[in-house]
Amino acid sequence: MIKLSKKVEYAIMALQYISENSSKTNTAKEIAEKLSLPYDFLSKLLQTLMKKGLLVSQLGVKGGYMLVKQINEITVEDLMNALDERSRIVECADNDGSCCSRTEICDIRSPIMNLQEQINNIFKNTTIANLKNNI
Amino acid sequence: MIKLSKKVEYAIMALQYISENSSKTNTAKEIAEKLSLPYDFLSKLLQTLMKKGLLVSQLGVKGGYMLVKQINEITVEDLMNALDERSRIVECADNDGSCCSRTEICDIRSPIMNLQEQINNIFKNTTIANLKNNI
DNA sequence: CTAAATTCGGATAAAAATAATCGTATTTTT
DNA sequence: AAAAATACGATTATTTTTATCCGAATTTAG
Repeated sequence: MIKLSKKVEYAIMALQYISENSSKTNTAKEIAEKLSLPYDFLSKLLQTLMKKGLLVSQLGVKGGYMLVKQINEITVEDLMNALDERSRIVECADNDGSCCSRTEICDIRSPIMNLQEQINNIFKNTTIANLKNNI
Repeated sequence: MIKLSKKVEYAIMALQYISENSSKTNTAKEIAEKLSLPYDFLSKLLQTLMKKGLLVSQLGVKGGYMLVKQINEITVEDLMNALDERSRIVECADNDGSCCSRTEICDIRSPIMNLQEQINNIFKNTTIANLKNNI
């Protein structure tokens, strides 16, 4: 329930991989194989990141993906926004609060929103580069 | 994906309600009606909280639930532990890391665990009493 | 003693979200 | 022209979350 989706998890790994091999284009196939990730799923996900402007792609043979920004300029929040559309701890967190039948009696909305912000801050302040082991 | 479950959400409301009516036992029925929550679901949830020691129950007519601790002594983390069993942002967060086939090549476990702890801290430092509107 | 109001417990079902797969089209290089 | 890629849409499968149902046990009140 407080959990990173596989999309985000795979995307973190993929971006790190691409970053380590930034001198060339990286194919979905190669990334999937090297990281043992499901190809089709990863492939979709990379396309999404491309559409959202985090990656550029090259079509055809010799095609693949490359980074647009450095991974220390991409935050986990960026990824979640690009991939997940919603990272709201309660449904009413992304609207005016009139989403549920309990609006009138809801006693917790505003403090929950505060909690939301604290969590957002964590993801906003963590870059993909931060998420590497320093072995 | 980064979302409080309905269990936790309802539990927060229910505990606050019980706290406001702490002079008497509160039935699941009453709480469900007053807060517009689904009875059966809430009922189960209260039983769980009882088993986990956050509430005491009284059987039979005139039965119901009462708080064991004040709501400023119960954290969101307590609730999540009691209700959800898992609040790990990745699967391997609650074991030795040997859960997936990528263990050998996993380059992100330790920093992800750090992220985990930051999130845990938020829930650890937020009590049910904190989550009330100051209207 | 009986009826009613309640918690308790197990089982199951329904719905939603997440993850994965498939098929085909398009682009580019050789 | 063939091969190696990405692009895109549709669909399926799996898992998790949410909700419901039923019958049993307990306690109070009449």
